[in-house]
Amino acid sequence: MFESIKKNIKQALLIDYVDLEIDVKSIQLELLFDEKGDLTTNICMQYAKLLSSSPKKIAESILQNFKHPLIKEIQLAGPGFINFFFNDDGFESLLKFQKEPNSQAKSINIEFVSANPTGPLHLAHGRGAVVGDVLSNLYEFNGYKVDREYYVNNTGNQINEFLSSILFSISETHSLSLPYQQYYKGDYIKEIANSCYEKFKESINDNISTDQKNEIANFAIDNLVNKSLEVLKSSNINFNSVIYETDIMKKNHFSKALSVLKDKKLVYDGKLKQPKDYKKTKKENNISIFKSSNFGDDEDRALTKNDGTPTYFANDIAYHLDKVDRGFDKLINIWGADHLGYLTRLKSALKSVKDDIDFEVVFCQIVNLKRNNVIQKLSKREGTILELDSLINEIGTDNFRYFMCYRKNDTHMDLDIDLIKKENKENPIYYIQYASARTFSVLKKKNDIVDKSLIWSSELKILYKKLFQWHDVITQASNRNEVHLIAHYLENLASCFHSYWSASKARPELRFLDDNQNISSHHEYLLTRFQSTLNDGLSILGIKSKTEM
RNA sequence: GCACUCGUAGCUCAGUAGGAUAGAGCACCAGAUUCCUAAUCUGGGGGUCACAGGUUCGAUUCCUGUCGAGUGCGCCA
Repeated sequence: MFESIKKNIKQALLIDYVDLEIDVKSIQLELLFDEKGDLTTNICMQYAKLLSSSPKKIAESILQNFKHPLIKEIQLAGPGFINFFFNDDGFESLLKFQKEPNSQAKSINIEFVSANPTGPLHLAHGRGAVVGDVLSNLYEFNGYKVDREYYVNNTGNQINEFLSSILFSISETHSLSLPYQQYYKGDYIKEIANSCYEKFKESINDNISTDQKNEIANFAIDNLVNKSLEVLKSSNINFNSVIYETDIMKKNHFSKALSVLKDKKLVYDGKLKQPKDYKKTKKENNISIFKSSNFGDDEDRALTKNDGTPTYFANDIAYHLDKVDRGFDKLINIWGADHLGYLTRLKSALKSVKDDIDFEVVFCQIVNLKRNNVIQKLSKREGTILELDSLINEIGTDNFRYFMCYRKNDTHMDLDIDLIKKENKENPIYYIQYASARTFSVLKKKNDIVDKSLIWSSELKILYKKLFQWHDVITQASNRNEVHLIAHYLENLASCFHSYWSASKARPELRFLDDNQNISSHHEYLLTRFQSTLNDGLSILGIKSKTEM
């Protein structure tokens, strides 16, 4: 419909400007939601320079020559905008528009949460979890085949320290005086330590074999990972695959990647300046270094450690190449703000190995918790860490999901616990669900469907235009990986509906049901269309729409 | 110090591939309701879009600088 209007704009222009070369796609035609009109284009201002003419003169030409069966009036406005007004057919055709099914089903891997398996999930993970899940829903809605992935970094020092902390706890509880240090604290360590002791008490002594240690560590890691997955599952966040770093390492992707990078002269053997707090092996071995400074990184980055083992960076390259091997067309990672500086190095390394890789990262900024109007600084040291589990229990799944994705993902956010818990009109979810409930109420009470034409009040026009906008919203949300657009649209859509509803208080002829509780076929279609749009939007957010309050 | 993200109403935040009078919710003020659920609606006050330059028909949006906030800056993961 927009296309045919654009085509007619072009034709109108060509009458006075015969030589003008103009691509229909370049014509911007946007919906208006106020009394200025229904559609607008700025084409006259765009082409003023090229045609060496004033916008208003060009506009006059269009005004004179433009015709379209769905447009009843066009006006010149402001500095050179052309505004269009729909006729009744024009408005009705807005809801005839149907989304075309996506024929080329692409596959996409979305990796999110991927928390270190050394502690329970907390607030910061919550935002990434919801954004990742909602983004997955969105891509699925758009016809993609989505794989939701959770990655477990079960190697490295952190695991040694984790295990040491568990053994320390066991030693303390059972007065065994084993030689282990405490790195991680907290009740969860004690709990895991107890489970480990129950299972492995036979072999826990002064001299635990390496194999036994690995077994204990793996048991403890699985314990934590499963607990985290359970917490997420309780909010309907589920994963298709859980991938362990150790399994990826076995596949040898890294050595292949290394040789590609070496061929491209992007890797050299050498030394980097000694890192801070460098107390471990002081060997002066050369290490493999990736020239990430070629790609705008601050400095080159180590791929191997002094003892020859791969760094986290190296394993991460391998992990992402494994995703490519598994045949995904597109990769998206959800990362916390603490990884901002890490993107350049990983992306440039991946592009260097495989230049056609479609790899994007969505960053989730810090979430502050606000209680009693005071922002609480959450820190492990202060003991003010809030486990995700208890947050969700406190505010409920729907609130958790909604409030974690109604702000743009890459800006800081204050989560006002007191406001969320109010569960009244200040809470947007209730506002949206109330609109849904109203539609169900009408359809439940209706008697017969009658043939009666619509009265095009300004509120109804806006509601039609808003419903039409849904397709643009999901397109833009997935193009930009911004899920908050959906939440905002739903609030907006609900608001348009409530306005129309209330307008009928003053004008009873606008009501859905007449005196005999009959409904017009147009109204019935409008209501079901509204319901399905609301329902689509809410299910992308992972929230159930209500049929009654 | 360097890099990235950001600075919009009293508060929490949208918006900006450069466009008309910069929006919403909350708070505040004034109204609406025999009615399909008042968990709603309508109207009002409230802004130097941090500041200063630049680019042009036009800048909150792009560029540069300044100030302020946050995050990151390991051969940790």
